[in-house]
Amino acid sequence: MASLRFATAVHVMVLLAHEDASAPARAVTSGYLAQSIGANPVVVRRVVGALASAGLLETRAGAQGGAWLAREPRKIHLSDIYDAVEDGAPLGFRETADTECPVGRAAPQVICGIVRSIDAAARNSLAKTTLASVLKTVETASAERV
Amino acid sequence: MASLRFATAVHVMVLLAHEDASAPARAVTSGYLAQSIGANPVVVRRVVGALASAGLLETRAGAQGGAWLAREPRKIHLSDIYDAVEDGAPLGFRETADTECPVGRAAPQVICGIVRSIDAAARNSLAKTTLASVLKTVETASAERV
DNA sequence: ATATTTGTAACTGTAACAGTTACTATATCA
DNA sequence: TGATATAGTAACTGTTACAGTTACAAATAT
Repeated sequence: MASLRFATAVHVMVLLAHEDASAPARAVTSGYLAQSIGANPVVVRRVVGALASAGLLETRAGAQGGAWLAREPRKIHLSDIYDAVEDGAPLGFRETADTECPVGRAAPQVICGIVRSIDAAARNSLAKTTLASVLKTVETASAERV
Repeated sequence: MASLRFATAVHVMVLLAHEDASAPARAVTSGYLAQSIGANPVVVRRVVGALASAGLLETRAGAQGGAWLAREPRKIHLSDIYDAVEDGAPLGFRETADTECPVGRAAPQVICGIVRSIDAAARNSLAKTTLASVLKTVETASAERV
């Protein structure tokens, strides 16, 4: 299975939005997040750390500590979350090939461009959706299966 | 580094197109492909096998054997190559979460949809480019650095 | 027949990553 | 001030994916 970091990060952000965690007083703990996600609290804290580094949320240690959103859900796009946890393109490419071959000489550069364009297409697609929109979708779907 | 299979597959297809490998009599060996790519012949044969299964090329064992394109380069799109070697979405998602939580109850399904939409965006982007077009780009870039 | 080539199995080494344990630093609150 | 709760993080394990490698059988041309 591929990396679960993006999936974990989206779940974290949706849950914070659902809990209206918008200030330190409404902080949600990594234990609570991990319980909802079905993951380990340390794994969640690692993802939360990446989201905090990207400025999407803030955290505080100690009793009554936890994480809360740094911006309103409608001002957060899925591309922000993707950028926060996925640092490189998911597909690889070789830096060099046989320079004696007319194709090998230029292929790496061209293939690098193709791989980057895939990543750009993915990000453009994610930039169209806000966290607020995803929250609404989740809440609607959740209500339907009560 | 992420998987090199897509990069390898594109290189294989471009090289076959460059060599005008369009029939058994013009078959290119895995050794020749591997040399240009800078990869191991067995690794190349595994990728070639996936491309053959997808109907993008054909192979023949034995002396004077190798691989050749099954269709014209202008009738092959990068999305065909992507589909041939990447069987699932590059990002993962969890099947289940805490059903007692209003968010955990619906999040997996919604996140699965998001991940699939990323893959769809990537494929739509790749569907716009043909092998013939990539070959031209490679040949132009190669000539420029002679 | 001989040489060439694919296909494939088996194995190695490496890297990414989720999970886990344990500990420190930080913060609240009684 | 002391007890408690919590983030942050290091260190380690187990799993999986994958590129590389060796070896060999099957297929094919000459």
